[in-house]
Parts: sequence; structure tokens; C-alpha cells
Amino acid sequence: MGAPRVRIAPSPTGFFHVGTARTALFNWLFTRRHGGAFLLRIEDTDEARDREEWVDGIVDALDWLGLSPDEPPVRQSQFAPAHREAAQRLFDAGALYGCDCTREAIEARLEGTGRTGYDGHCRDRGLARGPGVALRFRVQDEGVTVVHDVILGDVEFPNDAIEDFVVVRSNGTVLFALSNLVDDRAMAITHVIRGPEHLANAPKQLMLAAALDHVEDHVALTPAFATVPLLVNEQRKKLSKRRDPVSLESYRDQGYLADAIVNFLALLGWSPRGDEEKVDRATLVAQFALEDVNHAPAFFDVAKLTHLNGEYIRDLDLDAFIAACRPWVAPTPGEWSPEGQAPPWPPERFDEAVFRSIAPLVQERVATLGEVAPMVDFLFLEDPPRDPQAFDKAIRNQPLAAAVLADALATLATADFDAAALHAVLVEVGERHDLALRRAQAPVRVAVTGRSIGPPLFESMALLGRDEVRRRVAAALRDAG
RNA sequence: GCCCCCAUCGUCCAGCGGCCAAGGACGCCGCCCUUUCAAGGCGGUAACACGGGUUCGAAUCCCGUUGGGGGUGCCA
Repeated sequence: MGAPRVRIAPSPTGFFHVGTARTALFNWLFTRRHGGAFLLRIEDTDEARDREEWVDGIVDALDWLGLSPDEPPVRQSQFAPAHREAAQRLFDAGALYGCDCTREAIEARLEGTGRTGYDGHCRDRGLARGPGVALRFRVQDEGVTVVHDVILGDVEFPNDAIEDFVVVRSNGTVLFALSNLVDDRAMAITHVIRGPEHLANAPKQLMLAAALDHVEDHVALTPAFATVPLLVNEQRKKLSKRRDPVSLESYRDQGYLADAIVNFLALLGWSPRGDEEKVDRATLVAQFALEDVNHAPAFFDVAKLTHLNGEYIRDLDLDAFIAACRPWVAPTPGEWSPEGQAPPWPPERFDEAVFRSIAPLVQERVATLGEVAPMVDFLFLEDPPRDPQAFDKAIRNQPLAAAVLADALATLATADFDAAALHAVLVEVGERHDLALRRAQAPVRVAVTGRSIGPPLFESMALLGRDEVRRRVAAALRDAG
């Protein structure tokens, strides 16, 4: 095929929906594969809802995902004159007719007939355009309209099941079916790859396109359609912004990596060849084909995303990992940082070198970057955070804990403070109290880190240093009761 | 109601008539490793919705049933 031109056409709603991200990805992969152009058109028809910063949000989200459009974003509103002109031509040619029926009037006429939709009441009334008069498309009474969907194959819509739909509001503005088509033609879009909520629009747009071909000076390109499967929640319902976590920004805030999200999204309705699901973008691009995309809805499984994200985190080299953690552990003013997730310690207490030392141990223990700060907070807080449950279990209600702590406190006064030596110390202390290391380290861990789980203890102690470790052990001993 | 889409392990996919007593991944369970927790290694659990065809042969093709979902707006 020639170089395809595709687009995504999100409306600025305040956040970037993961479903939009998935659709964007499939569009993007398709064009990367075939050397075409991936475009962004902001669907800003509803002026009341349009906000400039929301547009920026869309652009930022795409950039972050690495799915930047190949041309500057365009706005649907800029095509408004073209919408009106197309509508007028269709009206002049008789493809559209005026209708002043109210919803109530239509329903009243249909009452008891068992029929729904529009009854064609105004079809031959010859109403002129004007205030209070909407324009409807005269749909063929018979025959079928076939949508040659690249993914679904031929989908047939009986024309008699499609009512004479409104194309132009009574206030003169043009509705989605036409405006969207006019925009796509103006942008020379070759493939409209979108979600299944738009499938029912396809036959209408095909009808409009055919009608337009009759009234325009030149025959414009009618894009091919491709319907990607719906993204659903555990209830198998379309992802809802109210009940489901669908904002891409929230995933970014939690510390999901763009590459992991892209990889995961690609797996929803499609899969790379072979047994390996974790694949880089080059592989995605090389193997992606619309024809291979599934038809069935896919559940957006965060658990799987999280696992994949952990793998991507572990794949980072140390410097990259540390850099990736920065917004969560030491955010730079003016740069992006996760919303509502300031580090739990005072900024001045953060120690770059200490973090660097603990980083490799943290890297293999987190699945998201948001988990990093809570895991290392004891290193940068004045006093360790104290988990009451852990303290009670490992110290207060542990008969041998006080003795172990006291022994450790004494022994630590002279021990070398490197991980290996500290390991040996705790083994020794344990032996003196007839405790295995796993038991002996427990109270010390809680005393030093405040919790019963966390990074390896001896490395952590070495980083804290003798004085601080002994201070914390002494404090725990004092509080043991 | 009407139109349309869909149907393989709990989940995401592989399978596109014989290589399938159905494969991978996530999850879950167990074991190993082990200073906690992870990670990692090993093993296990678990599916072709149902009924008819077509065919020498069906998870794969056709029809129906059932079940899910999407759409049915002077929203996009």
C-alpha cells in the first residue's frame, strides 16, 4: 500500500484515557510499519469543555509514551467552515432534508407501533433551513451498507435498521458523523483505526461519503475502517472513567514506565510471535499487522501490567534506574513529578550517595517506581518509621528480643560496619541466644528500619553507620517495655 | 425492542482442518535459594460455552442455542 495516514481524534476531557493510548499505539504501530504518518486531531467541538491545558495534556501524554504525532496537532474547530459547506452541498443536492420534529413528537407518533428511532415524518415536507430546523440524512430504505473493516472483515448493516440520522443541529452546527468524515478527508486520512463504540458510525459515514462524492468537485478519499477491540474491566464492561482507573497520568504517577505500558497495551488484542511477550518497540513495529488484531474485548489487567513493569525496571541499568527514581525521591523543582507523592523525608536529608548504594537492592524489589521511596525512607528520616504491628511482634511480644537487642547494641560498638561483618555479628548474637539468623535479625531489623520487611538489613545498617544504628537499637530497647 | 460484535485456562494471548491427550504469559499453589521482603530457578493448578452439521479427520469451517458486550442522542 501507499504510505498510510492515520490519526487519533481524542476530545480534550482533562486526562488521557488508557483506551486512547491503546488506540494511539495501534495507529502508531501501523504507520511505523508502513512508513506512513501518525497524526493528532483534537476534537474540540464542544467549546464549553475545551481547555488549553487539556490539549497540552494530550500532547504530553503522547510524547511521554513515545508516540508523538508526525505533524503538529490540528483542531477539529478549524474545519468548521468545511463542515458547513459540506452540509450545505448535501442539503442542496437533496441528500439532507430539514426536520423540526422534537424528540417528544417523534416518540408520541411511534407510541404503540413497536418502532423506535426516527419515523421519516419530515422527509418530503421540503422544509427550508432555518432556526429550529435540523438536517437529517435521507437513508436508503432498502439494501445493505457494507463496512469493509480491516480487522473485522465485512460487516453488513441493513439500511432499514439505520434511521434518518441528524447531520446538522437546528443551531447550524455539524454533528460528529459528518464533521469527522470531512476532517479525515481534509487531512487525507487513509485508515481510521478506532474503538468499537464507533463501528455503528461507519455505515453512516460511508453513506455520507458516497453522497459527498456526488456533490463535490473532486472525489475525495474515503478512509478504510479498522475496529480495535474494546478494553473492558473485570465485569467485562467498557472501561468507565468513574469506576475504573483509566487515566494514563495516574499510572505515570504510580511509577509505571512508558515502555512497559506500551508493551502491555500492545498485548491487548494482539501478540508478538513466539513465546516471549516482553518485546521492544522495534519488534512491535516489525511484527504488527492490523489483520492479526483480535475481535474480542480485552480485560485491562493491572496485575499483569505491574509484573511487566517490574521486569522493565529490573532491566534498567543502575544510572537509568536512579534517574527514573528521581521524581519520587528527589524531585527537581520545575520538572515533572508525580502528583501528591512528595518524598516522605525533608529534601535536605536525602543523600544521593546513600541512595545510589541501596538502589540496586531496591531495584529488584519494586514493581513500580512509586514503591521506591517508602522502601528507603528509613535511611533519610530522622527516626525510623515505626510499624506498630511489626514492633509488637518482633520486639515487644518477643521474649528474647530485649536480650538480642542489648547484645547487638554492645557488640556493634566495636564491630566493623560493612555488610559481611554485620552479617557475622548477627549470626554470633543469634548463636549466643540459640536463635537462627532469621530470628535474630528480626528485632534488629524492626529497630533499625521500623518494619519487618525491606531491603537487606546488613547493607542498610552499613549505610546508616554505627552511631545511628546503635542509637536506633537503643531507642527500640528503651521502648520495648 | 432493533442493529452489530464476540466466545480457548480466573486473565491476556498462541492455535488459522491432521504436528493439540491444546502452547506461552499474568495470577494462584508448592518446592529450592535465602538475614526479612522481593527477585530468580523448578514444578503444579487450570480452558476449546452448548447442540447440530461439513469432513477420512474440527479448538480450527457452516448453522443454531446460550452467554457476554457495543451501539441505538440535535454526544463524541
